[in-house]
Amino acid sequence: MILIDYKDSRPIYEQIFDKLRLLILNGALKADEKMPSVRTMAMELSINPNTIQRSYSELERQGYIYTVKGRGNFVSDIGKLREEYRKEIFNRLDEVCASAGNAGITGEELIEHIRGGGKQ
Amino acid sequence: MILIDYKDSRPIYEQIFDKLRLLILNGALKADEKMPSVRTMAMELSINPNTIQRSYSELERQGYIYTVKGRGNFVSDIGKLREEYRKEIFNRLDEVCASAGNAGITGEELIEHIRGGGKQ
DNA sequence: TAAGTGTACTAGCTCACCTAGTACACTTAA
DNA sequence: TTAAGTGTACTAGGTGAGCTAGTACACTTA
Repeated sequence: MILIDYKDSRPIYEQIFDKLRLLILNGALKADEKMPSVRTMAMELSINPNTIQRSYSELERQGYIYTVKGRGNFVSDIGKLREEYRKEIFNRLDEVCASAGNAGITGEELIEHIRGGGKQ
Repeated sequence: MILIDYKDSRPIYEQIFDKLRLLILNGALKADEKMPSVRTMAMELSINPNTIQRSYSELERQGYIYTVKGRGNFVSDIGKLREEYRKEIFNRLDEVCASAGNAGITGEELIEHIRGGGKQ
């Protein structure tokens, strides 16, 4: 379900957060579906339950999941969050455009790259 | 010349590296121009000389500047490096495209954003 | 000779990240 | 009722990155 990249400089809890968020956003995890328990996922990934807990806390804080004490964590019914994520993507795109501009790369070149061989 | 953003989670030496590299790439610092000395820049930015040294070392390692002991650091005559940087930009663009795809955003939407209000 | 330069150390501090362990309230199923 | 599984909240400690402080030395230039 999830793979940790120890060569990645980003912290583990953040990697897990990102991957779970993506699974929720693209529908692989559906609304009201039960998430793996903190302890279960910690066992599977061979890391500390506290680290998973931290990922889950952030997912809950941002509204991607909700918690029922004693039962578990469940996927939220997303809505506005999709729009939030879209904004995040476009912000990242803006940053790339800005860097490109400083390097003398035109918008048309970026567009050509997207149309051409760019991974999509 | 340079401003450190302490709200930025990225390390200081990396911020300085990025900004100096950009000044070199866009021609604000020209070939064979003398860079500020390690100690001078450390004074100006009120940080430790070792931190500047680390930025300079990385700039030299990647070929953006060259060092003459006892005299100082000087801007290299770039060439291949511009192409390297272009690749880096396009790689970042590819990552955005990949994230966009996972979120259901099409390439055309990204293009529209670049053409429209995207910062350039 | 003195000032300025890069460079290379050692030492220590702080903080983020992660692990280990314990404890407690809750829910569910046997 | 009981046992197992759940989230949650602690404390304690290890590790490493990042940064500072200080010192030292070889080099260049005025």
